[in-house]
Formats: sequence, C-alpha cells, structure tokens
Amino acid sequence: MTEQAARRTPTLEDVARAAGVSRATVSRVVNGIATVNPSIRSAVTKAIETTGYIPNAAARTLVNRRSGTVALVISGSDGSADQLFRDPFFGRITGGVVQHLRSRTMHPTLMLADSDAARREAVDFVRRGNADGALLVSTHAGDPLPQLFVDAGIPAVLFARPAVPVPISFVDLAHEAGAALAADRLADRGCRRVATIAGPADLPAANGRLSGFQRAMERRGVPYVDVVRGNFTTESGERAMTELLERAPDIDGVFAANDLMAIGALRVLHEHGRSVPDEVALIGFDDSEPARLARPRLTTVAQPVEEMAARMTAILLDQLASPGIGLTSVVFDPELVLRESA
Amino acid sequence: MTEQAARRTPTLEDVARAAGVSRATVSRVVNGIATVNPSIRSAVTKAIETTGYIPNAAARTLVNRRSGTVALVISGSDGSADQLFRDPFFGRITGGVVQHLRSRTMHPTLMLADSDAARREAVDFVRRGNADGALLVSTHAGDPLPQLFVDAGIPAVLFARPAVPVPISFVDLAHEAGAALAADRLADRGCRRVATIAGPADLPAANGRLSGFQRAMERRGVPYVDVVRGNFTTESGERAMTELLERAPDIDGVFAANDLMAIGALRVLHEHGRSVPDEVALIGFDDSEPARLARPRLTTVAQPVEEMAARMTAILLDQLASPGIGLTSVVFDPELVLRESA
DNA sequence: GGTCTGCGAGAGAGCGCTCTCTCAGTCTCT
DNA sequence: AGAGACTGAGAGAGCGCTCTCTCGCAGACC
Repeated sequence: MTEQAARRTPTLEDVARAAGVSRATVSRVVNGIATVNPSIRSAVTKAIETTGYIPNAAARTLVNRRSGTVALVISGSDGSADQLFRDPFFGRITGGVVQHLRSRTMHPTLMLADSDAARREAVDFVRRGNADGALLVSTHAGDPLPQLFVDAGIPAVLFARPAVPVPISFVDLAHEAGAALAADRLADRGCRRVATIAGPADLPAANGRLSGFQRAMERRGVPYVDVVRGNFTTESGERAMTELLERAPDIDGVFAANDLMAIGALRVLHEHGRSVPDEVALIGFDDSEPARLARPRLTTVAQPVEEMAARMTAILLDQLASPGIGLTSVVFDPELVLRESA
Repeated sequence: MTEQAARRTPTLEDVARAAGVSRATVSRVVNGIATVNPSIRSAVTKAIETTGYIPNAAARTLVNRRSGTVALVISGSDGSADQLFRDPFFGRITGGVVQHLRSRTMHPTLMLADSDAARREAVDFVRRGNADGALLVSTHAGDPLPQLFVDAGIPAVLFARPAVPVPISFVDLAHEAGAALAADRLADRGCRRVATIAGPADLPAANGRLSGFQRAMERRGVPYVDVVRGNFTTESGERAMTELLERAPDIDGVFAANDLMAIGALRVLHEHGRSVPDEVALIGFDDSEPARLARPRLTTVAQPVEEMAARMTAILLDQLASPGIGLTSVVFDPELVLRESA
C-alpha cells in the first residue's frame, strides 16, 4: 500500500493530505488564487515541493476545455510532404509561431495535411480537443483545408490569403507592393528590356507579384514586360531564363517571383556568359538563405515571415480569448534588400 | 434544456442513448473491440453518425495515461532561437518525425529549449502528461537537456550522440566514415596539398569528421592535413578559407565539415581566382539545399536526416510500447554525393 | 451579548472516458 | 433435461482536476 503510493505520481489529493488541507485549497494555491491564508499557502507550497507534485494536464483540460495547444497545419499539394519541410519558409513560420506561443506557455502541434485523410485528421484533432485552434499554412491554390476548418467552426487563422474566398482571418504580404519595389529598382538602374519569371497562375501571391511588377514597370515607362511562368523551383527558373534569353537576347533586367527561381536564372545567365548585374540585373523574392549564399548575392524582396507568423498566432489567441470577435486580416509590407545582383 | 443539449458537443452518453445501448458498448465500438454483436455495432455506428460524436481526447488521456503526442524539443545554445529554425536541418528532422508519427496517428509538439526555464518547461510538459516521450535535437556541446530528461525518468531519444556520456538512446551518423569518403574522393582526384575546415572542437560530430578525414588521408599517403576551425556558418568558412590560402597558396583540396562553410570557402576561392574543381577540389558535408544551388554544385557527404529522424521516432515508440526495453543506438552510414566541386 | 456581515476553507458534484466486474442469456455436453 | 462453460452487454467505479456551493468563524455593529 505504501509502496503503491510511493510509486504513483502524486496528485492534488496527496498534496492535500501532506499539507493537512483540502484538495480545493491546494488547487487554489496551484492556480494562484489570492484568497488563501498566507500561512496555509506556504504550507501547501512546501507540500508540493516535498511530494514532487505536478498537475495533470489531461485532468485540467477535461474540466477547463482548454488544451494549451494549437495545431500548426502545413498543407501541401497531395504527396508533397518531404519537399515541404525542406523549404526554409516552413522553418521560419514555425519559428515565429513558437516564439509567440512560448511566452503564453502554449505550444504548437505539427500536422501535415497533404491528403484528404490527413485533412480530416487535422480537423478531428482539434475537434477532439487536442488543440484549441489552428494555424493553417496553405501553400497551394484551391486548398480545401481552410473551408474545412470554417465548416467545423474551429478558430483558425491562415498564412496567406485564401485562393478562393473563405470567411477566415489571415495574414498576408503586400505582394504587389513588393513587386513594385523590384520594378523601381530595375527602372532606377536603367533597365528597359525587362522580364519576369512568375509563379503558378492559380496562386494569389504569384499573381499579385506579377501584376504589381507589370503595373509598376508601366508607371516607369516600360509598358511591355515579358512573362514566363515557373513553379517556384530552381529548375523551373532555369527553364524560364533559357526561354527568356531565346526570346530576347538583349534582356537587361529580370524579376523572379521567388529566390529559388532567381537562382536558377542566375545559373543560366552565368552559363550564357551574361554578367550579373552588369549586363542583366536580377531580383528575387523572399530573402531566403540561398539568396544570401548565391554568387553574386541576390538582391531580393524580403517578407517578414517570422513577424507575420507571430501576428497570425496573436490573432488566433485573440479569437480564442474572445469568441465571436470577428475576422481580422493583416497585410505586411515587404522590403527590398539590396545586395549584388541588382 | 433541449437547446442546451443541442449546443453541447455530443458525448458517449448521448450516443448510447441514441442507440439504446450502454456507454460501455459505444466505447467498445469506438475502440474497435471485436466482441460486439454486428447488429448492435451497426446501430451504434449509425448513432455516432447522426449525433456527430467525436471522442474527447482529454478524457481518454486521463484514463489511458497516453496522450498520443511526443515532444520534439529543439535545443540550441541559449538565445539562438531564430537562427535555429532557419536551419534546413531542423526542417528535415521535423519532416522525418512527422512522417513516421502520422502513420501511428501521433503528433509532435514543438518546443524550444534555449534557456534554463525553457528546458525545465520542456521536461514539465512531458511530466504533466502532455506528451508520452521526447525527441531531443541537441545542437550544441554540453547541453544539459538530455540529462534532465534522464533524471526525470522520461522516455527520450537523442538526435546525435551526446557530447558528455548520458544513458540515453540516440541515432547518429558515422561521421568518421563520411569524412573518409570525402578524403578518398580528394585522394582519387590526385589532391596532395589538402586542408579541412573543421567544426567547433566541443562537438563530437565535428571531431569525428576531422579525425576521420585526417586518418583516411594518412591511409592515402597524405600525412599532413592543414586544419582551421569554423563554427558551421558561411562567414566562418570564408575566414577559414582565407587563412588556408595564405598559409598554403598551393592548396589543391579542401574538405569542409558542413555545406555552409564549404559555400563560404567557394566564395573566397572564386574571389582569389581559383577555379573549382580544377585548381582546388572542394567537398562539403550534409547535402543541404544550398549545396545543390551553389555554383559549381557542391560535392558533399549526405546524411540521411529524414531516415535518421524516422528511426529516432521509431526507437522512442518502441520504448513507450515496452518500458524498460533498454537503450538503443543506431549509427547511419553517410553517402558521397558527386556533383561538380570535386 | 446577540445578530449580521464577510472572508476563507471544505465538501462534493461533475468533466467524458475506460475497464473491470457482474450477470443474463445461449450453447454444449453428459 | 440439467449443469457447466462461454459469450456479450450493462453497471459503476474511478482517472485528477476545477468550481460552485456551503458553512464555520472572526470581527463589527447596535
């Protein structure tokens, strides 16, 4: 009997017995409720120490209906799991989320939603009470995930505006403004024969960058911009640049919708003996690690990913704290990071 | 009354009432226990559908003492949080862990342990029953984290061998063998004046790569290898390479203990007009994204990070399934990825 | 001195689930 | 046909915590 008691992890009851008070009083002390006699409080505190008591999270959650966890759902096109996590983007988002949550003593649980089953599982995870809400990082167009969460009535916030209209809060970047920054830089350098390597046509972010670039270039007196679509990979950047060089050998400025495509373009330009930035100026988007490592170092449009992720988290926590608070969307401003390529 | 019932999320009790059976029977059906009459089973299944029942995770955990969650603790030197998550390494580990867990319907909760408080919080997180065990990714020497988990009696597995001996399971890479792969490649190319850019002296991985390289080179008839220490950043690679060129202008082969330092070296070699690989052959370590993007593409020693992470997870799950199973350590073999730089 | 007020501690009812124990009913064997 | 074995469903006791409600007691007031 004593042996059993010694082996079991101590409960409130054990602490109460050790301190000679009731379970309720120990609970009050543990939860920092003020209306406890100081001498009793210290007796309880001591009993907690000696017993090595630690509150049971499940029991608390059962009563409180709060898990202290949020689901961080990474949604990729089906079957793209491995590739997803290699993207430094993901790491930066995670970092921003963790940083914001930790000060609130909350933690993110990571989920991958790359199939119908996985999406359902993600929703059920929250419905079962494993998490209080969800942060959705959707990387492809027409992702059904946001709608699933809305339908289930789960508090959720999206990273990047949904491709199809969904009543959900989100954070996003001013993609058009970012592309305009790149356009102005190219124009300032005197580029007249410019092109852009755009992203997939079904992604709002890609389209924003494209139209923003075109519009800003037009404002700067360059009405025609050559456009080739890529899919955000280095290889697609290589293909696109090859095509652009064929179509316009006298090209003198290129804006790629992300850094990886820019690096692909850089390689092709180098192979064709075009010097960057002297003959062709090149600007990327994202300010990712590879941009810093490229030779020449890539001038690029930076998005404050960590900050955006932190804000996304803050919005979710607000919604959890005051249900029915209404939707919020925040659009962040990009910045041009000048390096060597333009 | 009816209104209240309609608003509440349905419980086992509700399903039981709807199906005209007992709570226990519904529980049996939900948990797939075979000894249930087929007709009753289908009645219960229908009741589950109509009520929209979903099991409450906290209630289950309270009884089962299983949360279905593991803590994935990323431990960095104090205050290094932001940098940590930008490291693609972290993403790959996460990917491997998530992939392995998901098929077991478990999920990782992410924690950052970059201060004493955070380390304690990580341990308490598991002690409270929020997670069943922990996966520790320790990136710096003398990290107290593994010992903390061992002391708390928490099932845990480490990524990379602990710098100080701790009785804990781990997965690691055969760093010496990996470095030998690089040495052999350089020797095969006929390099005679070789150097290595090593990692921090207090990291077992860094030392393994260093000694492995030296030993293999000696075997190949190159007894002297110049050594400069870096700290795994691109900048330290640049500094190291600059120093190496000063000390030995006739250098013809370099092995860097990771890709980022190799990329730093690449930049310095380029600036000094040394062609890679013709004049100087260069090999990195990790096979990270930047290695693929570098110009010339980096020949590098690849570690199967995702696979290692998956195995780490598997070991933890084994320990959870059969407590007292004893320690396991698995060492993975690296592979040389031949690209352009050597 | 008796009644009222207010403060702080205890009692006890759940939260939703699992699982053992019990028991009714059926099957099998002699 | 009766006894024993077995099968499958129900009853009910928790798991560890929170929180409302109750109640004892000390101080204040008339």
